[in-house]
Amino acid sequence: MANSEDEMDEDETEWKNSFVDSVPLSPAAASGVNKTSGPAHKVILHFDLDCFYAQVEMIRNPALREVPLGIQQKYIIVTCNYVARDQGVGKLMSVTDAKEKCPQMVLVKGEDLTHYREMSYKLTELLLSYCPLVERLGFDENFVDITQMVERRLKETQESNNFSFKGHIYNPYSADVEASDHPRLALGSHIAAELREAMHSKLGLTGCAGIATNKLLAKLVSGTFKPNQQTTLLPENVGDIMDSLSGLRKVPGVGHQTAKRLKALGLVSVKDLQLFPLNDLVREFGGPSAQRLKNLAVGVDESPVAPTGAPQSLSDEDSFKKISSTKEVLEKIEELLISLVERMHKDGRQPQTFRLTIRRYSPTNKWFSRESRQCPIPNHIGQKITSDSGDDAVGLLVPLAMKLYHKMVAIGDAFHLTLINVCFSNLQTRGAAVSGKGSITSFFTLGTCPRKTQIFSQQSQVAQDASSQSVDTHCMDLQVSTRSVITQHTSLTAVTTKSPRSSEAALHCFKRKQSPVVAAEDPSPQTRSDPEETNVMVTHRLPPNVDPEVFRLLPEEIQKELSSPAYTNSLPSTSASSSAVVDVPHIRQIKSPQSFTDSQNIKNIREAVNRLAPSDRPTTVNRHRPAGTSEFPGENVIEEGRMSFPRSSDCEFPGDVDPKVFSELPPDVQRELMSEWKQQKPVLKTPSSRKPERSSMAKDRKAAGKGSQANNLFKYFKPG
DNA sequence: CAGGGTTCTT
DNA sequence: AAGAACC
Repeated sequence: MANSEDEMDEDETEWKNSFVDSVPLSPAAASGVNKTSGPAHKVILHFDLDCFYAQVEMIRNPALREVPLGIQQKYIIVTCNYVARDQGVGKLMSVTDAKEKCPQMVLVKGEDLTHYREMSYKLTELLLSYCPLVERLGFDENFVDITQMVERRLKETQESNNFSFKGHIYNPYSADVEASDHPRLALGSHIAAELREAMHSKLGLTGCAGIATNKLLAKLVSGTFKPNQQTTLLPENVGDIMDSLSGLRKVPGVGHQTAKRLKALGLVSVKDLQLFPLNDLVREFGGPSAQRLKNLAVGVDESPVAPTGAPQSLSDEDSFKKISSTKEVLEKIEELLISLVERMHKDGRQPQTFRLTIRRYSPTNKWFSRESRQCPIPNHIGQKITSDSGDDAVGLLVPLAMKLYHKMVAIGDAFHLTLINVCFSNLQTRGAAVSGKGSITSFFTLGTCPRKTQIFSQQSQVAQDASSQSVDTHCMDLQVSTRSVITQHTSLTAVTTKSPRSSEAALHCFKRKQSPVVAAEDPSPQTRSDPEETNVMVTHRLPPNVDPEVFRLLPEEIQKELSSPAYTNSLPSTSASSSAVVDVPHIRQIKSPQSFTDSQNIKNIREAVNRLAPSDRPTTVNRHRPAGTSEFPGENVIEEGRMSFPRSSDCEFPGDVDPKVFSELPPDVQRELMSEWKQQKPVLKTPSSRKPERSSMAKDRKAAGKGSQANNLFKYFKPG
């Protein structure tokens, strides 16, 4: 506290601001504040959903409510419902550990975030329909600045002075808590209760809320009473809650690295930091950071609730045990790009930057640490993403990604990747004057955005739409009915939620409008159009197992082609050529441009690829072909490749490779692939031959959760 | 740190 | 482009 005074002298402006919030440790400041004009203190809400992913799955399938449920990503349980927690299962527990604790636990794959992302934005929209200042923190937390709402109610309620608190109050030992001493926080607690009630009635979600005078405090206090409750923190108890933290790491804003550096200074507890001389701290962290840290330690946080708006980047990633061949990299990148482009397309904005990130395995030292390379996205490609079905874009982005990849992993090098991430950023809204961040306003303006970028646009609409409809009406049928799962009583049953495509499900509130097929088919506009149901309806009019979502995006001729028996019968199948049934993953790649674009398009693509070529090296496919690789004059081979599938015996070039895709790759990549293929000469062609190679991934890949994207390699390896 | 995001700062 | 933070 002695410090506080000193600091105030040192930096007037900073501290003026700090005290506006009524600082606990500085009585003088606290008392002085209320005299200023305007609201003496803000009222901030922090919402934190209970076991979010698990909740979403339980909404999708209410039967899961009664069983111990875990959400599985790769080898860990990222979250679980409270039934499971009662049995000792915790967040971020390994599947093995969870199995020991609770053998009967039901697992749902949670690697595909589509449904969580959707629900997350629905909640944010709901909050936005009450108050414009909403800031997201991850998928399951929101800050809301309700100061203005409170002030308004304060005026309305002025006469009837019957203030009270809803929910808990943080300090149970505090003497007499008079609500009238804290009218704003009291009103805030009522608003919090109303919003939580709205969440529940309109979206079926439960969660906790914290009510306090700044974000730091609201967040800290929200978790005091855990499932589905709310807690208000009064100014006189700020010191208590800060002291209650078990270590500096618990202070939001102090991460691992910062905690380490603080520890190096001998600071471990919050109190240590409070008492540590600011000047010494400045030496280590620099002025602004030092001040911020000191403030946090005493519960001061003047950071505003910054409206989040539409996301600034979209990314898609996958982690795995190991990827060490260029071909696998290629396949994985494409797989990721397909879904990312789809999401980007739905967003409607045009990305200006593409980034590829990898994580390499290294036993020593940094197991964490990613490397990335980024580049601008040529305009014509960006336009494809937004205007076309997006598939053309994937074809153009794959070579782009490979080039970035080889800026990190040189051609001949051995490597061992454990993660790949693709990311679009620098998202540009068409036609709208978008100022920097926080200019969410453009998303409220209907019509400024071409597509459904307006994540937050029809806020009140959404809220009303969803109201009255018990949300669980749209729980979907899992392919494995939970009932059977339960009856079987098998230990630890993995339920993979069959998300029949519709990765577009994001923002499906807007879906109907732009989905002619669905719109025409939906008999009751009142009824929620659940993505799954929608697909079911559409599906029976399509070739077996064709993803309707994808299908309807295709040009008409292609749709016809797909529907024709000629095509259906010639489709490849993974296991055996005998199988007449077409798997979704196979169909999926049909939508890729490689299979269907006309030769004119090919020309464009080639030009595009050439244009992409950085000045440093020629990427022209037909020239500068590396020595030792077979020379197939572009057009011809490509034509040949599309019309008939060249057999491996025809040339050195593997017959099961899509020449078109191949031709779009940078020459060095081509060469490497060629050399890889040469080594496994007799292998080639039959899909089964590649099985072993991907086998390590075959089961734990996203496919289960996503219901798609396995076997993209069919694009490159066609049936013999 | 796991896993799949996301934002902000350096 | 990397690091750090958050969930």
